[in-house]
Amino acid sequence: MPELPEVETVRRGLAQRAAGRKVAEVKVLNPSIVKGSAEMLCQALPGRTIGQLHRKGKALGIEFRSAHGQPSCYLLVRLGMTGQLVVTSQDSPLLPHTHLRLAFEDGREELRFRDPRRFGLVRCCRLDEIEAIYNAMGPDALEISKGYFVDAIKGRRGAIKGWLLNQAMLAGMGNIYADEALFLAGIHPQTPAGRINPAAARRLHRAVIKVLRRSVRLQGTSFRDYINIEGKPGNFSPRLQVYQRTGEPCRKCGAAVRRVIVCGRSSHFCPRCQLRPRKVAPPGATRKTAGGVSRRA
DNA sequence: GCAAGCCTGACC
DNA sequence: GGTCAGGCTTGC
Repeated sequence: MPELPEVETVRRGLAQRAAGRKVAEVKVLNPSIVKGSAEMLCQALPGRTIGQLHRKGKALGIEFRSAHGQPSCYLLVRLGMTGQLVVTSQDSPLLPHTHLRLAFEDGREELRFRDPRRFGLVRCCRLDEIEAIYNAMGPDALEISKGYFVDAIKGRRGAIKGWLLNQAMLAGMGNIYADEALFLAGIHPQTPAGRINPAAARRLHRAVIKVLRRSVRLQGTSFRDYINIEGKPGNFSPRLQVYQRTGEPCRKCGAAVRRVIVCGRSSHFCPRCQLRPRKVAPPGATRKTAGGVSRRA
């Protein structure tokens, strides 16, 4: 599932294998994945050279430059759930669900967008349009500051899991890394965000960055569909602590990992390391969990 | 039938 | 405005 580390891996791959190459031809095999104008896409890109590669959260931005080297338009790519961008030989067999092909001028290779579930999209944008899309998102999860994080969850009544997945608050977290970060921080996914005390919030901030950095280093997590630009899977899957490990022993304490639905998303957690918040602290209660969340060793 | 990300829209 | 449910899609 492409989340921030997977998109970052694709971005780096494209920077190596696609930047500086001129597009000769665009073929849209399935117009339904093109948002906005498909004509603009087909007319604007041929003859342009791929420039810088941006990423914000899970969104990938491919810059296209005119013959004079000026950035002229951008291709925004969202991989959705099963989207893949691959640089491959133009005569390699076309896999099913290939929706877009950008043939390079050398006549040998091309960039393909493939997405079986079609939750992904591509969109040809002007600079102001792609900036508006970036600006609608919260800060990138890899660059989020401790101050922003601690302040932004204050007063939120919804579950912290939902807050982590809200791209307008924090850009780049998906279901896998949200579960992993909550486990690392020892916080139950159903904890109301505003009830997380400052110490636990700082722990969660560190956990978010730690889990994402580690996954970027290992080129992401592959479940079914995610592959990098060369068609290879990521290496983070064996490092997962709770995600998709329902019933298996917690790697820290041995308790069976549980699954609950939070904000409509399956959420995996250790019932011993991530204590469920108590609704109301009874009078006279002196346990450390009162009014917030505490971590168990 | 379930899972995912993201958009839309309903509700308070 | 914050919060959450629903719908899209298809392979398992």
